[in-house]
Amino acid sequence: MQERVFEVQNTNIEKTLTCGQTFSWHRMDGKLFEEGDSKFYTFKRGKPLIVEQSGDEIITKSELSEKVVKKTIGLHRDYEQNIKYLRDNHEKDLVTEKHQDLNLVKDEPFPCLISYICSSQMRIPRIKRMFDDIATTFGESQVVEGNRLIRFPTPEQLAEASEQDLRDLGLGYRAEYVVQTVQKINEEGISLRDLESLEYEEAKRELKEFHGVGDKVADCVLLFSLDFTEAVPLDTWAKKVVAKHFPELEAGTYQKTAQNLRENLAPDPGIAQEYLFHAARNGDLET
DNA sequence: ACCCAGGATGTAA
DNA sequence: TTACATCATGGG
Repeated sequence: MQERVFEVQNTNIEKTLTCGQTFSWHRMDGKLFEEGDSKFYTFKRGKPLIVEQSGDEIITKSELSEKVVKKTIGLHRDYEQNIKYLRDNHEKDLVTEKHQDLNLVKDEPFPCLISYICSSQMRIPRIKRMFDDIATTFGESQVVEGNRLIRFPTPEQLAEASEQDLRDLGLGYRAEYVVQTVQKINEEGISLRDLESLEYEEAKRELKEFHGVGDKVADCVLLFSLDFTEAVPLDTWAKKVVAKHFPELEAGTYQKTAQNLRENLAPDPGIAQEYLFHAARNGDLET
């Protein structure tokens, strides 16, 4: 595997990968949300990607192109313009100071979709546990550098899972959503990656065709795996933040409020929403 | 026992 | 269009 070193500023890889935006990453030696190895891995296009940070250096190992590696961990984006916009237009200094080291990830669309279908009415650590259990049970693990790395199943592999299998993993009523979504992908030969070439509204409409995917889940998949930084997932935290800090953008419905945020929050509304979400969750922003 | 979680769906008004 | 009950499960 090829090793690369990237010089970065205002980037915290551990925080970026453990903050709850992605469930597709793992610590090399254990569980993501527990203290442990500072090496992280995921699989992209079937290939392992290993990432480690040492101060202002990020060391990556993979057989992927440099462009793909950078996009996967969000090194290619202009965060500064969003931070500046929040500071200048919304006076959110505290948020931008404490959370400007957060990057936006770009996950594989399929694992991302399934994880966010599982996310409804769930706490983040439990979503991660479901993700890992699905990966362990139905995916093909791979030994890399002496570590057995778990890998989320492909749509074909996950087709082996029955609704009862998934209920046994604790998915509850979401098991049916996952089974039907996997069926639809396989039967219609859908490539989720192709949604990236569509306009935001159209890509979102396509995603909502999947059972168990509504406005919020669709926006998460668009933001965290398909490069749509205009997607603004309105979850319980974001709604509280809007009510408290952006009441003038609150419009009653998801559609209208999200539209207001897209037009007024920042150049990349999805990135700004990430800052606000994590500030609120960490108690750095009143709710 | 009770409440809630990075919500979505089906049904009724 | 909008309002509301329902959907599993585990952790506080």
